[in-house]
Amino acid sequence: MSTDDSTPDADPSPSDRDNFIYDIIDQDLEEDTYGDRVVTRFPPEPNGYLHIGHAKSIVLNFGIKHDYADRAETTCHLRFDDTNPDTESPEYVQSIKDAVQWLGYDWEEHEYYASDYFEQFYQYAITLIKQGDAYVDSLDEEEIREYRGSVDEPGTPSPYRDRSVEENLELFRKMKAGEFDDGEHVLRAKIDMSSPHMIMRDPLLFRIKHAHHYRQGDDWCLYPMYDYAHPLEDAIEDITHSLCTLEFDNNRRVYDWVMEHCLEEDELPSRPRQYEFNRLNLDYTVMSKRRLRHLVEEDYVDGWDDPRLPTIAGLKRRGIPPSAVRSFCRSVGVTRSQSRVQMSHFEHALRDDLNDRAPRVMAVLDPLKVVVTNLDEGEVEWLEANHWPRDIDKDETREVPFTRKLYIERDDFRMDPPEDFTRLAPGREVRLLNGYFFTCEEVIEEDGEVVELRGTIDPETRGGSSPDGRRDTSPEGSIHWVSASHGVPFEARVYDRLFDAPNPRAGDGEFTDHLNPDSLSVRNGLLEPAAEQPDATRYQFIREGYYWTDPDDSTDDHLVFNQIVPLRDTWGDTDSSLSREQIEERRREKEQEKQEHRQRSLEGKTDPVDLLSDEQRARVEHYHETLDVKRESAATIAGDDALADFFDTALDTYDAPSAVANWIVNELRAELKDRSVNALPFDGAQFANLVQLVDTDELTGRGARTVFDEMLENGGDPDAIVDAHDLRQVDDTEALDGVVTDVLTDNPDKVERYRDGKTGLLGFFMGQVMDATNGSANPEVARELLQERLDE
RNA sequence: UGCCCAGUAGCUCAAUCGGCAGAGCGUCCGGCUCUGGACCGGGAGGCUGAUGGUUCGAAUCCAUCCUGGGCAGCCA
Repeated sequence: MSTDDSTPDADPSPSDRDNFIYDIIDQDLEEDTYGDRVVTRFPPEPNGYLHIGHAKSIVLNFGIKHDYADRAETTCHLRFDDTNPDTESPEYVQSIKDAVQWLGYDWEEHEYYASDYFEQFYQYAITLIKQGDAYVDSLDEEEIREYRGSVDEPGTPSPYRDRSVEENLELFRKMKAGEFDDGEHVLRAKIDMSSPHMIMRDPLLFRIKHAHHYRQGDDWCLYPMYDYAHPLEDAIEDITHSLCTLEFDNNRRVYDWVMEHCLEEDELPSRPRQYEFNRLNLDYTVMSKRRLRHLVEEDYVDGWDDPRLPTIAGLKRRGIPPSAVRSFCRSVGVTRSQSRVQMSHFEHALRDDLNDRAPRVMAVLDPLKVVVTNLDEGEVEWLEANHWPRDIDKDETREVPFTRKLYIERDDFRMDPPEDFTRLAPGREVRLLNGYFFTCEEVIEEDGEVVELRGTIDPETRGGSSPDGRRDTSPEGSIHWVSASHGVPFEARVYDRLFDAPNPRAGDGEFTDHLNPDSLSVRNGLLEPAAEQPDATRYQFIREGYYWTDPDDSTDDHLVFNQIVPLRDTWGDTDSSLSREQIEERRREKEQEKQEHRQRSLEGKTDPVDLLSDEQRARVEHYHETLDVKRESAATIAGDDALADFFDTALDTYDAPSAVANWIVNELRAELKDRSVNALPFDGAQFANLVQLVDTDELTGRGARTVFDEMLENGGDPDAIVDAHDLRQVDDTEALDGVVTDVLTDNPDKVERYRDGKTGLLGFFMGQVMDATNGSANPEVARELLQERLDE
């Protein structure tokens, strides 16, 4: 019986490799950005317990270490980001280590503490001050907030912003030496108090805190801020890919600033870079440290390892295998779009993992007595039963005692069964799994409650299979049972969602208002003797769910089993399992919503010209009226003075305003991003030459983009690039005909599918022709040829 | 209101340089002479948030808008 949890190396993963972060790493490896190093890190602050959301990050970071081990030098650091002495403690450090280890990961010797870098943070700050990039500010907390401005008002510089380097150095030294009280001074980066990005309005680098640090003691009274410390931690450890969650997106600006101002020029090309991915949001639970702590401290749950909690400790105690957590984390998707993951998704991952690892046994949770009248008292028949269903490639068996008195699940009997009920009812026959067919002949009631069923078994059906003659009359239902004399009493703890709202944080009121009062229900059941040994085996209680013994509360005298996950999705209508009508309804709602969006987006439209200054409008006028450039394009170009000048220059070389404008708006701007046109390695005249080549059909649009890429990279004369790569457009029908023939004969199956009606494949064929000709085929001619040949 | 991010099947996500819109879950149907559920097979399900533009060709590039989220800690 396998009880071990497979190691991460054994996780099947090829399909999970394709998220955007893996794409970035692939590209860095290809471009040799970091040589063959891939170094990631998991950087928790030791101020709380880890939860399933952290597991996603751990699996991502350590998963990269495993997934790239065959291609690169991979490491994943465990780094405690302990820069705030107020909240951190060694207990949390230990619990974090336990959690990472439990998940199956090994950081080897790479265990680091941000607090070990305090001296380096200090030295870098001195460098910044000397460069004039940081200053000591003596405003108090409230003033700093006021001076920062707001999202729609620029900030104002602090009166201390222009202190001399010497004064700053001296003040900063005194700050470190403990000559000031908390909050008297701070060190700030000198960036831009009027930046539209709030984060760049001179972010704080250091604050004074006379506090005891759990590792550094009282050595420091100067503590770095996250935005300053984090990039440096990454740089010190030579991290290559620094992965964090989406809410740090804004912080990346400071991250990059710190890198660029603290590191040496030659270190910059291979500096760490930050990428943000979506955090895990699981329905029907809460994930924030604050709320988890509240649940624990106010005794809503039974400690940090309460099996209803999404903490790693809770998952562990509940019996969820680490391999299941890993596969779940790999399946949820690492993207940049915020998302909520349904509980059914998580449970599916658990069942999927448990299915071929958990031996089947029978346990009755809510017992109803059954007497087999054609069996003698005291008679025990030991039946052989397989631990595994047919489709699992294992066959281990155990002996199950069959006796006159049995217990079945109360739910499996109905006095007045509905139409589709296939289990027991008066006069009905059912299969007792691994045992016999049993017919209920008598129902004994006390005070209106059914207390006992009596009936007979068909001795021909031993082992639960029917003799050939009875094949057609086999009962439809199969139920589980346990011998009354041999069954072992046990306590079953059945868990349900902790909250009854998908997002307990949403809406008014306290999140604890949404607690589900039935999140734990305790049952006193009966277990077949084969499962009695309280080891760490995870069992499937047939037709009930996966269970294991509670590691803390279960004893030889009093067995306690935790439900890991039920077999059936119990999340019902509130979750993903909507009925057809509900899905239909949802679809109608969505359609209607879309209509409303459309209406609103049409109403909200503004003329881009309205967004311009008077001067710029005059330019639009000129471009649009005189030069006949499309109004929107004219506005786009006129809205950026440098771009407009570039446009004017280009027109001096090639006077085709519409063509040049189109290229500027649609192609050049796409590449420009934050850059100004003045920073490009080519000028307006060269750009105009390129446009002319396309406009006069010397080049195809696709060929032109190849040339353009080259120009962006190295500058240069478009004509020369065209010649060097032999990109001139081919219009010659005969030459193209050969290419078309080749493409069609190379893809007979696709041709067939096209002729069967999958006309979208024309794009595929076009792509093939363009590839084959290095983008130089005249697309109109090629398309015509293809169409002609395909429609034959 | 400034800046940033995202929007693809009911849900979670894919879609390489702009070139066939796919997968898993859920749902429905069927299979498994021992699980109503696990497992296996199949079907249905799309105006890629909207409108315009660029292109032979747009989910992908450009513009404007719509919707949702993040940012104004001396937290991380």
